[in-house]
Amino acid sequence: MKKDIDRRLVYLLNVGQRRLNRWIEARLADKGMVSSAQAGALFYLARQDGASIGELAQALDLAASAMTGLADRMVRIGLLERRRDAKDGRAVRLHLTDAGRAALQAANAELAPLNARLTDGFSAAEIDVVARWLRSLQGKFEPPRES
Amino acid sequence: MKKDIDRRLVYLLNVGQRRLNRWIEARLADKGMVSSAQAGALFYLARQDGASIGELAQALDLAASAMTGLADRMVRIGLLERRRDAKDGRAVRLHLTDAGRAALQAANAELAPLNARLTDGFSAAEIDVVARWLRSLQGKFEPPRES
DNA sequence: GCAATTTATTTTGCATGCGAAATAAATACA
DNA sequence: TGTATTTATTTCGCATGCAAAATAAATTGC
Repeated sequence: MKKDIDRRLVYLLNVGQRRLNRWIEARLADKGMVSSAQAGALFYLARQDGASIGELAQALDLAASAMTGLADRMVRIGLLERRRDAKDGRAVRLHLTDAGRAALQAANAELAPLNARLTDGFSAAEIDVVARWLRSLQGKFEPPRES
Repeated sequence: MKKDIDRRLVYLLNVGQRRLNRWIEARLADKGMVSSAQAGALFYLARQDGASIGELAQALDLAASAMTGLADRMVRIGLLERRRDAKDGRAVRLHLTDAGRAALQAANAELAPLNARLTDGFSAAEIDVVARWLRSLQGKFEPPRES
C-alpha cells in the first residue's frame, strides 16, 4: 500500500464520488426515477426555470456539449421543454414540464436524507474542512484558459 | 443559494472529482499520454503484474465489465498483454508490456506533483480529516449486497 | 462421474462527459 | 450596408462506467 501514497487523495476522491453516484443511481432507479445528473438539472431549473443550455452547463460545471446531451435525454422522456429564445435566436431555454416538476419532487424526497448521511460521524467543523477542501479543487484544477 | 444546502457536499464532490479528472486528462493528453483511468491500472499492475481482471476491478473499485473494457483499450494500444491463466481457464491475467512500463514511468513523472497540489493550503491534520471523510463514503455508500 | 451451481470474464446497450469541429444567429466594425 | 468576428448550441467520435444477460471454465454434491 505504500506506493499508493502519491495518489491516495486522487484515488479516494475518484472512488468516493463513484460510490456515492452509484448509490444514488441505484436508489433512484429502483423507483423508476430520474438519474443523478438529471436530478441536478431539475434542481437548478426549479430555481431558474427557463435557464439556457449555457447557464446550466456553467452551473453544473459541464461542457456545453454534455449539457446538450443531458437536455436531449430529458426532453425525450418528457421532463423538459426546449424553447428558442425570442430575443436571441441562438439561445435555447429549458423549461420544466409537469412531469419534470413531479420528478423533481420525487427525487427531492428520495434524496432528502442524503446530506445527513454524508455528514454522519463528522463534526460541523470537520465538514467545513471537507467542504473547503472540495471547493479548493475548483481553483487548483481550473480548466486551462484559452483566451 | 439556499436551496443548495441539501446537495452541497454531493455537488462539491461531483464537481471536484470531475475538475481534477479533466485537469489530469488534459495534462496527460497534451503529451500523448495515457488517460487517468489507464494510469490507475498501470499503477496497480506495477505492483501486481499479472493481476486478473477481477483483482483489478476490485482494486480500482470498478465493475468487472468496466475493467474488461479498460483492459481491451489498453491491450489495443499495446500497453498490456492478456494471458489466460494456466491453472484456471476462466481467469485472464494482465501483464505490462515494455510500452506499458514506459507509459507508467511517464505518467508517474507527470503526476508526481499532484499530491502536493492536492494538499496545498491544508494542514496534515486537515488532510487527515478529508481522507477520513472520503474513506467514510465507501462504507456509507456500499453497493447493495445481493447474496 | 456428472448434473447443478458457482465463479471469471465478456457482451450488449445505455448514460454520462469530454474535446474538436460544425452551425447558426447576433454583433462589431469598416 | 456588408463582411468579420463572437457567441450559443449542436454534432461527432470517443472513453468511461454501469447493470443485466450470456459464456465458459471450475467446483460441488450426489
